[in-house]
Amino acid sequence: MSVSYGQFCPVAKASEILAARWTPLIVRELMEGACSFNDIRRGVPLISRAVLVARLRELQAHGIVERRQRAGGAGHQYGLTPAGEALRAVVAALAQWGLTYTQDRINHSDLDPALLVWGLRRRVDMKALPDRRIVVRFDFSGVPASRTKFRIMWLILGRSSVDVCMKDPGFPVDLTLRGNIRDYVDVYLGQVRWKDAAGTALHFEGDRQIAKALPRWLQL
Amino acid sequence: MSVSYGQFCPVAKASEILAARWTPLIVRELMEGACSFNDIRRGVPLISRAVLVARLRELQAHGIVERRQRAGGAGHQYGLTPAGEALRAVVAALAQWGLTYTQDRINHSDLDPALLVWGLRRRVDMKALPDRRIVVRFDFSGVPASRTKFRIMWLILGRSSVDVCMKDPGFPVDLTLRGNIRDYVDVYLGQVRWKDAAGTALHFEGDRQIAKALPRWLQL
DNA sequence: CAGTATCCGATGCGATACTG
DNA sequence: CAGTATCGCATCGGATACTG
Repeated sequence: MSVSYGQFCPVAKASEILAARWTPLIVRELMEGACSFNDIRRGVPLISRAVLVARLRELQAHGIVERRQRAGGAGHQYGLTPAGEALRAVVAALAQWGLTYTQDRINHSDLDPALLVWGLRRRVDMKALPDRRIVVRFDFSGVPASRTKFRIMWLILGRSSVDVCMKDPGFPVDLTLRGNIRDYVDVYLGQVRWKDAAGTALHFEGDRQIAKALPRWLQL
Repeated sequence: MSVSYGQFCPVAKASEILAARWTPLIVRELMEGACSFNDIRRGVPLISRAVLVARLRELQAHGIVERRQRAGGAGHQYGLTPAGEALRAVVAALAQWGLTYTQDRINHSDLDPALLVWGLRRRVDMKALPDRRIVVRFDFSGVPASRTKFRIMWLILGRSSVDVCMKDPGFPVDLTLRGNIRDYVDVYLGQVRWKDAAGTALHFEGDRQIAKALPRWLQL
């Protein structure tokens, strides 16, 4: 990268940094709480290691990201500087626009179940959860071929933590959700109401009480 | 271009379109009122024709820009669709952030006098102008070598129109402004107040009444 | 885990020339 | 004026392998 537009205009100067492949997604991940190298990669799975390193260095050089030695000795910790935090307004504007105008441009290959379930995980309202562990199993159809290994996933809602599993964690499943991933994405993005899709596009098997409570827990 | 991040996230989908080299600047120009191919090039002088065509086609394909046959027969007219207009929020956020956090990253080579004077032109408050034509001549120092042909420029403030000239228009000059272009840019961007720089960094020769009224006319 | 190093292919893009 | 066409280089970035 390291592009110059030869303009003093603030839009141009900001774009020199931000209008680069992958960069907005990395910033988004840091805003969503990712703080390690692999946290970021989890949220941006298709980026290569080398490019992620390069982008993080650029963002550091521009005073948006800072890297600290992690206390435990191993690895580093990434975080946003005040200038990076100030980008929330930009990312929010981008998200708002994207939500309104890019819905019909979601390709089949964009429907990554892992990103969906990790997104759901972020939304969990811990305070709304009951006092016992709840295990939700997702079984998606319509998953792109490159992501079939995430066709089935588990969301473990615990009192102290919420975990996502790609392999059967062994706990008894309270509720299994089935349906086309596109329909789940539509609900996740707020384009379709949970109650309008539940029972038709989205199918549940298991505890009906939990099925009823789920949209509250996931703040859908 | 035509990149996919493989994510349904609205930030990702918006970035697929907007986080491309030159694209935010083209959108900015359209927002600032540019409507012909060369209007846009004037505001983004370093872009090549071929790339500008390519970007405009991409923006059309994404429903942000529309191209119409111009009435007069010759050429086309570019404009923003409603989806393009909705990008004002994104560009404004970018500008606001850039103004706050990229000031110290303005390079010498970013100080293009033509962009500065065209920017001033846009700001002119036509209603505040007096009833006669005013000719202001700019004579900048510190201009990057590649832009020396714009070292001296004229701004013609007329009742019905405001024009920028690169060559002496022949009219008698009411006021000549001299000084380092960087200082003028600082005032233009609002980082330094006109009244704090006037007389020190910025020098005036000519009608003192006009010098006094100028910041009002240019809304500085 | 969190990178680094190397390679090579794709393509983005600038330069130049041409056109209705 | 508003592009189109072609070319060739530079660099971006993906794949793979290696490392403390």
